[in-house]
Formats: sequence, C-alpha cells, structure tokens
Amino acid sequence: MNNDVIRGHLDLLLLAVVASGAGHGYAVIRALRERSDDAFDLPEGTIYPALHRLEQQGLVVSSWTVAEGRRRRVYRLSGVGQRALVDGQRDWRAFARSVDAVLEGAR
Amino acid sequence: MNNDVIRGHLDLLLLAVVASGAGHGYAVIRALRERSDDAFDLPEGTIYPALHRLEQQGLVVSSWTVAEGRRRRVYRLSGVGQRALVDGQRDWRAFARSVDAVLEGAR
DNA sequence: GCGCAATACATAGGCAGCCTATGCTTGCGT
DNA sequence: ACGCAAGCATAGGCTGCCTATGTATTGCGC
Repeated sequence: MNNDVIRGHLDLLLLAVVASGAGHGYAVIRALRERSDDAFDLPEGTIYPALHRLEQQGLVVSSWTVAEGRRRRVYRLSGVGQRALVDGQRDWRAFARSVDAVLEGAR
Repeated sequence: MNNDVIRGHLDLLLLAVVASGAGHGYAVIRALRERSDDAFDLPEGTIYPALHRLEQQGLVVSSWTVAEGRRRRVYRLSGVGQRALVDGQRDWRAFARSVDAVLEGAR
C-alpha cells in the first residue's frame, strides 16, 4: 500500500520511532513495519537518507557503536527534535481532521 | 500549513469534493478551503493539472458550460471515479490508523 | 472612464522527496 | 564454502505539487 501517501509524513514517523528508543537505522525500519502492522515497509534507500536529513536539520544526533560485532549508527532525539515531534503530532492531527472533514462532505 | 503533506492525498480530496457536486475548478478550490477550515488553500496551478490528471485517468468527466457570462469546465464523477473514491476513503482510514499507531508508541 | 480585484481557465518550469538499484562488510546457519 | 540476514551508504530517476505567468470577463470603487 505504500506509495507516496507517506510523502511529507515520513520525518514525523521517524522522529516518533527514534523517540521511543529504536536506535539505529535498520531497527527503525523494523519498528516502523511492526508498529504499522506491515503498512509501512520502507526500503533502506528511503530511511537512511531521511535519517541523514534529520541529522542535518539538527533534529537527531548520531553516534557510532558496535553491538554483536557489527557497527551501528545509533540515533537519538535532540531537544529541537523533541519539540519538532510534538509540533508534528499536532500538525498531523490537524491534517487528519481536515481530510476527514473534506471526505465527510462526500457521502 | 499546506506543504507537501498533501502529496498523494490530493486526488482523493478532489474526488470527494467533486462527488458532492462542486462542479468547476474554481469552485473546487473554494469548497476545499471552506470544508477544511482554511487548512487546504491550494493554488490554481495545483488544482487544474490535478483535475486534468483525474480526467485522463477516467475518474472524472468534464463538459463546458456558461454561467454568469463566464465559461466553466464542469466536472462530475464517473463510475470508475465513484469506486476510486470509496477505495480511497478506505485506504485513507488505513493510512491514518497506521500513522496513529506509530505515533502512539512515541509518548 | 479607468484601474483593480475576483472569477475562471491554462501551462511551463522548478524543486523536494521518496524509490529503485547497486555496492560494501560482517555474522550465522548448514 | 555458501547463502542469507543484518547493517550502512549513495547515485539517479520519477512523480507531483508549487511558483510564476498568461489570457479573458465581470463588477466594483472613484
């Protein structure tokens, strides 16, 4: 089902996942898939650049770690990112309400 | 607030508005703005190409009319468009539920 | 009478962002 | 040995929304 309906909402989803301690990129992909009940099964080519974008914007910070012999780039929310998450959740609710309002008129 | 969060959802919104008898393009813009309480205030350069896309896909059909001295291209849903609207509403609900599920884990 | 805003349509061009494809390394199971 | 999952990364393309611009008509204010 995932096409580009997610466009513009991905950053918020990533912030939410990182906020609850998902850590590194691959885990973010898994968490996103599991929490959405397989609705958001996003490829690495989507997630990694998105995380880099978030870091460039200062919403997340990353550091290298090694776990189970594998290097991992672990992300966590910055203060700015926390605020962005709260704002994003508010904006999402407003957006969803607006869409619902338009759709309701249809039937 | 309108950025590209609407990306991928615009077609559904247009189908919904046309379904409830909005008619021509300019009226669609107004209806969208009013029903969403000013959240969706989209420029003509967004709406007209979108309506043309929908027509090319066979979801709407158009015809020229003249009202109040002005020419108007009036749109109405096709049978395929009706089904697309129903499907789109279902998909939207699933999408919104998925986003909510991911966001809930965050707090 | 004139200018300006709103109504109404249309299209070209730009840009952002998600996806596809590809490549690399390491660890584990068989 | 071999394959596959885990893990990271980037280049390139495509799609679709927005900006800017153009046309024409009606109606209002001055």
